[in-house]
Amino acid sequence: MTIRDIAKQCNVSVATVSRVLNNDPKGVGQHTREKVLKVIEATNYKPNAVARTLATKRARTIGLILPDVSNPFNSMMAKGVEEEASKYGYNTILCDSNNEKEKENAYLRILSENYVAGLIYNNFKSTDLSGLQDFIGQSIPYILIDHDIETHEGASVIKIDNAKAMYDLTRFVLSKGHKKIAAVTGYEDSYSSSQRLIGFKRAMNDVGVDVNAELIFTGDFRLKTGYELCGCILEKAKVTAIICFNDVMALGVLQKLKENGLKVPEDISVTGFDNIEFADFIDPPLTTVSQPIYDMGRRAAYQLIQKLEGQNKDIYKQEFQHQLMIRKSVKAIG
Amino acid sequence: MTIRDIAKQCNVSVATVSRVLNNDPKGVGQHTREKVLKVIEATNYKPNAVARTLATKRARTIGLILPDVSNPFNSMMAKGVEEEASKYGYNTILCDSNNEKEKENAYLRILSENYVAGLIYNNFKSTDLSGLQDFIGQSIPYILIDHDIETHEGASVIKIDNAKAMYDLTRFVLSKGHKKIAAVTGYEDSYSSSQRLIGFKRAMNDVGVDVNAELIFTGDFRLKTGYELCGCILEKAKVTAIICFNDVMALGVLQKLKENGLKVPEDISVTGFDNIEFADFIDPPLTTVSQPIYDMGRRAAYQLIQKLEGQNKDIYKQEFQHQLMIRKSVKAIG
DNA sequence: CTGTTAGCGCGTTCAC
DNA sequence: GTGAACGCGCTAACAG
Repeated sequence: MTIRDIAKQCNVSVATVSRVLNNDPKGVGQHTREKVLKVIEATNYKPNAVARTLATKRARTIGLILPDVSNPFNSMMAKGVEEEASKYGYNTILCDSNNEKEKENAYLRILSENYVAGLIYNNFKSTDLSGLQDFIGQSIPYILIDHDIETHEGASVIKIDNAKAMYDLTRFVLSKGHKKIAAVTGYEDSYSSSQRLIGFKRAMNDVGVDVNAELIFTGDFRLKTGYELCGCILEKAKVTAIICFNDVMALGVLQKLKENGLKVPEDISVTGFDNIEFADFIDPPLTTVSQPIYDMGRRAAYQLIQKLEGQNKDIYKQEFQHQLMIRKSVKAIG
Repeated sequence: MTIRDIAKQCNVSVATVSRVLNNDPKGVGQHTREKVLKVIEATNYKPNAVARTLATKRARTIGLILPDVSNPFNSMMAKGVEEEASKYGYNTILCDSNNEKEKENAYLRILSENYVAGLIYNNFKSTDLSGLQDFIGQSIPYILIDHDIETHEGASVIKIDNAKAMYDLTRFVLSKGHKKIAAVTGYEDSYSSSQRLIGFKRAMNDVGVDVNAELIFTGDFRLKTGYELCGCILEKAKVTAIICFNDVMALGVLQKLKENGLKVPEDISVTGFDNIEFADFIDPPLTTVSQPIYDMGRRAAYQLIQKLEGQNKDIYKQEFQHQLMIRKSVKAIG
């Protein structure tokens, strides 16, 4: 069943069918339109997506690049993007870069070859967006998650105020009397991580606690690394609190602590970041910062589609609100 | 940069270029082939995926249908599929059916329209595969996750022995002296859930404990439902253990229990199923059954690609091994 | 308002 | 061994 079959059945040309298919307002008479529509309905005809893509050089597909779907933060975001996109008839092709620049670039290329309409991009390793140049060149709209608004002036960005969020969290920990605090960060060149680090330091400074560079451990947002870094921390210094730059690493830290017979928060306090769905269920319930990640995903998709469909091509920048989630992993001390 | 450009630069026809591109063994001279290859290399030319798909009616893409990516069981599986597929140059398009038959069918159609090469399919609602008929009709290979090997004779299936796994788990709980046990299942017409139910009942029977139909609560594998059903359980009967048919529902149960001031496992024992990454971190560490889900995802992708690329088109059935994970959510009683 | 026709980029007969 | 030409299904000028 092709456009030609429909045309034949209606005694019109393929062009006409194409016009009603694409809701071309001008150029189709009321009567003809209805006739064609009826046949389309009756035959349950659907235009071939691939042929259409080849002709228009634009697919009804948006690409979603993520560093790791198995991280709940990411999968929840994927869910948001997918749900919103499908509402508007867009498919989303999920690309798990596994946090590797090469794989990411490979995907970028594939997406571009497949004429994706737009891109939603997130990584947690780098602020370097050189891989996106092709996209920028082809003027394919894209939206960045958790990237620097200032640096990427021309880009649309969705994020929270990471620095402020970590500032709030750190102040909370500080307010509980902690002074010897270790930080387990993400990649050094990750935007969100570096922002969180800024917030962390600022909070320390504001209450007059020295930040000891030795107590800042560079991680990568992965569970296993939280586990390993916690080992380093325990060897290196006696801290009363460990601030992890995401929940998943906090889980790793918790595990190591447990193995070493340390109790949280009695012996040591721990915090996370993201407020993944499970943060409230772990032992102890994790004090963390909530990001409205599902909504951010939906919004990203929505805004991208707005750009695609016309009206508002403006650059879109939005900072969502974070929220401090105080649970039981931090204890007040001396 | 198209195939025509390459042809021009090589002073050959597009047909020849096409042949070397597709590794057509016959019909290209050694010398010509090398010449073409060199130019392809030099220009970094990549054939257009969309045009190729239109011409061959087959895309280098596999579809992955999942009921809910935000469920760690699913996202881990997605990760496995994606990683394996990308090794072989296949993209995977992720389709979150949100557990809705309509959305699933819509996706199936989209995939088919986009000429996906193959499909990996999972749901947790139904054993009804009617939506796949089109695929079967088009003889697009597909692999089922967690479906009935006997019923779907002609289909390739990857799963664990759900009945046996739940049997083992239930026997363990029984061995701890529990007799009044509630079950929180998945959808009634879910294959994996019904299998687990069989295993559950068999274990009860084998040790001579009556299974009380009133104590079997039909759920849907979602956290919230675990939470709600736990409320029903507490109202209805005094049980000493709750066996949940997946980890996520166990989390919901745990939350409700906590809210009601009940301690696990002191006041009541709870088990899960799947052994999601977080099962070991929650409070208390969850006794559950481990499925090698990441490997299952990889294997599914691998086998699908085998079918696609030729050699072995046989039906593939594999049962992976499960493993009982005894942690701390079950207490020995009286 | 409607139809004709030329691509989109590649694969694939069928001649040479 | 190699090339010319047509077709995949649709869109987009350009005519009429």
